[in-house]
Amino acid sequence: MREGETRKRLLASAERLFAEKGYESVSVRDIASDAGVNLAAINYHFQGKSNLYAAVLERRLSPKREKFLAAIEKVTAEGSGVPDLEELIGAFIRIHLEDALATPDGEATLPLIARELHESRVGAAPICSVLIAPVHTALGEAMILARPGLDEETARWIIGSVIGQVVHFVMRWKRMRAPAVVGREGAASHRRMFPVLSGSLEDYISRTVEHITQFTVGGVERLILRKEQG
Amino acid sequence: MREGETRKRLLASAERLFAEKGYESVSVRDIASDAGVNLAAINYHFQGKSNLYAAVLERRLSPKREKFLAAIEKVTAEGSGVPDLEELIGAFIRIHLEDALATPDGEATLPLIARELHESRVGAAPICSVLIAPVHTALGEAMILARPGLDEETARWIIGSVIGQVVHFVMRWKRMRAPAVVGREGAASHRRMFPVLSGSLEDYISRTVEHITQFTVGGVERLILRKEQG
DNA sequence: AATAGTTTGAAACGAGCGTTTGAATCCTGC
DNA sequence: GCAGGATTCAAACGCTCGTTTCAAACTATT
Repeated sequence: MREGETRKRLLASAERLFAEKGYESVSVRDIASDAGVNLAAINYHFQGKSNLYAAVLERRLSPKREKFLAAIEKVTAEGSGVPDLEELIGAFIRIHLEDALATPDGEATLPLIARELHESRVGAAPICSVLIAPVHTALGEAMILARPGLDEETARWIIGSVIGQVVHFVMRWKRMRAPAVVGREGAASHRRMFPVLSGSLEDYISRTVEHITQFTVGGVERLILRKEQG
Repeated sequence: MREGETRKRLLASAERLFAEKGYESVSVRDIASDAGVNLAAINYHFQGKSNLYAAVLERRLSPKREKFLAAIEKVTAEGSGVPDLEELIGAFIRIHLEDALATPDGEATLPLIARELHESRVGAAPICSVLIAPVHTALGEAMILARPGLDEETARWIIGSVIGQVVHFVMRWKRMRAPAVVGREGAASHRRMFPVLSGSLEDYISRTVEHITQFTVGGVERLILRKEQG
């Protein structure tokens, strides 16, 4: 096998399986057999399951952060230092959705992060310090440039609202498209309630980006208005 | 031990542990020892771990649904058939947060549901049919009564946005207050970014309800405006 | 108090887990 | 082409998992 091939295949299989089923539900045997490598390779290359998990996670954090920071800077530059709020939020949301749903390399990252922040496991700390803190700080500052009526704390609340929506709509798509372990009828009823889930991924992404963006801009405007009126 | 006592203690312990650590991370021995009952009692009373889990979940679904439906009806009745949008959304969000954070009996339910909908396990189907579908339908209809400019599909998107925010802010509090398995420094940096997390639960709930409500009303107004303008 | 039915107890079962071992194999530099 | 470190392999280790077993203890009825 080629140089580093085993390592790469382990990372890829582990990433996919961990994202689909969660850390505890995936055994090292599952990963090794999915990757087509020997069981002992995991401990040889990563010194254990938990280190493999950490490696899977950390590999994606910095690139993801750079994507966001670049986009925020770009929108700010386009507006000559005063970003357009709708474009700013739209770009942030679009990167999230495309990265989470349409980018092979990033597809597993958001589920992993969401799980990591909902349970308390190793990995939450690097996620916060490497990815969330820098990106949210930059986005908050850009939002205040776009709407000087905003203060730092309100900006953080708003970002929380955006993230919550993004995670919700990303996971909704993934759940609907996942090879259902059980409960097909749940998926069917869900599809009935949400027809766009039956369409193409591109449609879903653009409709979702549009919805969250407009919803968020509306929310921001109202929060500013209420602040100004006391 | 009193009649039905063992059963009750198992349900209570299992609910708490499953919500904290997830299904796979909790062993039947953990549950039995936490409940102070014999290991075999789980299989005697519930015929296995998975049935215990299902019982834990289903016990909470109907009461939770009734709470929501009653609140929606109450707001609608107060407005003589035309609910006030802000009150409607505020009530929906407040029930969610109080139930998830301040009600001993319901505290574990939202984490369980959130996990259930993010992974695909048994239990997603009853959650959808017993809880989500009826409540969301009723809420959507009430929202359209409050704002006739809304259509059914837009209402569903909006409800998705609300749920996403609610789950995000509930889990954020729980994560911060949880006995951290690991990564205290992650919590510390999070607290620095989000000072309200250091305050009292009551403060957090009312601030969060206020934020999500105003944010959502702003979002709804903007979506209606854009629809009317084409 | 005796009995039948229900519930609890301690111990064990087989299966699967993460990890370790040590020999076999591959690859690189001489 | 051979020596030596890097990698892969099959097998096994010790442990924990969910579940089963069956005798002991309890409860309610007669």
